[in-house]
Amino acid sequence: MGIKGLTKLLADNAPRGMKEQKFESYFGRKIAIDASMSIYQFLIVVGRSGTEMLTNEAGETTSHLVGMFSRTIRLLEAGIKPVYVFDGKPPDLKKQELAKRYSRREDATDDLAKATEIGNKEDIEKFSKRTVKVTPQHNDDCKKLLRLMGVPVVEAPSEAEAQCAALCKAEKVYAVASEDMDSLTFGASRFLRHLMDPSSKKIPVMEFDISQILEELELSMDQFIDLCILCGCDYCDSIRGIGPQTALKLVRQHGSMESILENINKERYQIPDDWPYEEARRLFKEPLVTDDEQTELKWAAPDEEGLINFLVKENGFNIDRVTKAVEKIKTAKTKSSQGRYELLSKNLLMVNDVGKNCHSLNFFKS
DNA sequence: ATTCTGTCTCAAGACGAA
DNA sequence: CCCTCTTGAGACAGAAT
DNA sequence: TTAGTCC
Repeated sequence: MGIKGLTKLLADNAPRGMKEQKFESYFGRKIAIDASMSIYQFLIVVGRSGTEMLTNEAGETTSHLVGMFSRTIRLLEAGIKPVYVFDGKPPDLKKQELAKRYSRREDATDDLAKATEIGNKEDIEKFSKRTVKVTPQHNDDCKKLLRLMGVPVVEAPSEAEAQCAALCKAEKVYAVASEDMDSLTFGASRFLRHLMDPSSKKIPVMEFDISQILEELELSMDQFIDLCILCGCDYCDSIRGIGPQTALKLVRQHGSMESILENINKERYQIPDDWPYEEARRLFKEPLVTDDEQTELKWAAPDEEGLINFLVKENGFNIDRVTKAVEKIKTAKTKSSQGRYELLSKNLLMVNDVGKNCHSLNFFKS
């Protein structure tokens, strides 16, 4: 669920922290992506009609592979270096939320059974989408595919979004691309939305800059985290009667959650019993992530033979499509290995934020 | 009369031929 | 032992100020 | 731009 209403709150109160960018301006950039979210979308939409999906000869779903394969090629061709981050075990505080989602899926499964019995096509379509879930098998398939393509895979110990943000903070990647606003709360310095939306949709990439946002809101990062908890996050309930607007007002007025809790009218606002805001805060501020300085992210050459084995022989892909794709990856790789620096100095690449970032020593690194 | 919250519903890819 | 893992936006009703 | 296919 991310943070409720945060996009609108930022659009209204910190517009300078968000700016539109062209897809092309991310040439040569390393970008961290939450894999589960992508896989989920592919399972819902790729090749689905009714309960039918794309499958291999054994009848196993391949929608996630088809989607992941073509999307990753698209990114590589644009000179973007993607890092896919996979979820580990969710934190205990999220269990409640996950239980709700589980029961919602159960409901949808029942609804689907009824619709199938009656034969209502629209309902079958609708409910079957709601029963979709990402399994460990889907994740393993995609990890294998990405490694064969030469794209780095990171396995997060816990939340993928938190791991993405950590990579960004450590300047191992330039930005986190996601549709989930949690990324900002986890402290990603740069956060991109709509990176994957095709240009035909005419939606520009929206880049969020956390330091700019904090400056404009006149909040510290700790205060921003308290703000997000008040708005409503996955880790604990929000307080009835407090939404984004009042949350911002309260944080600005009192400065911290402790002070807010001391000062607000407890008659009007009922604080839940044993409200675990401190633990939620800790999960955002110090999430469980791996931070091995040694491991360098590497974009290797694709393993053509391995890809043909996996995609064509095991999963029924068209062989021409795969061999053509391998060529695309190779040429994209030589082009982008030339790097951002050469292209910038030859004026082959136009970006509008050069001046702002040039002072950073790590400008060309990520 | 607004402003705000809570709840419910929907929609979510990508390629290439025509 | 079970099972484990995505979400934002918009419309609308109704409460609070 | 749009309807069909990808497996």
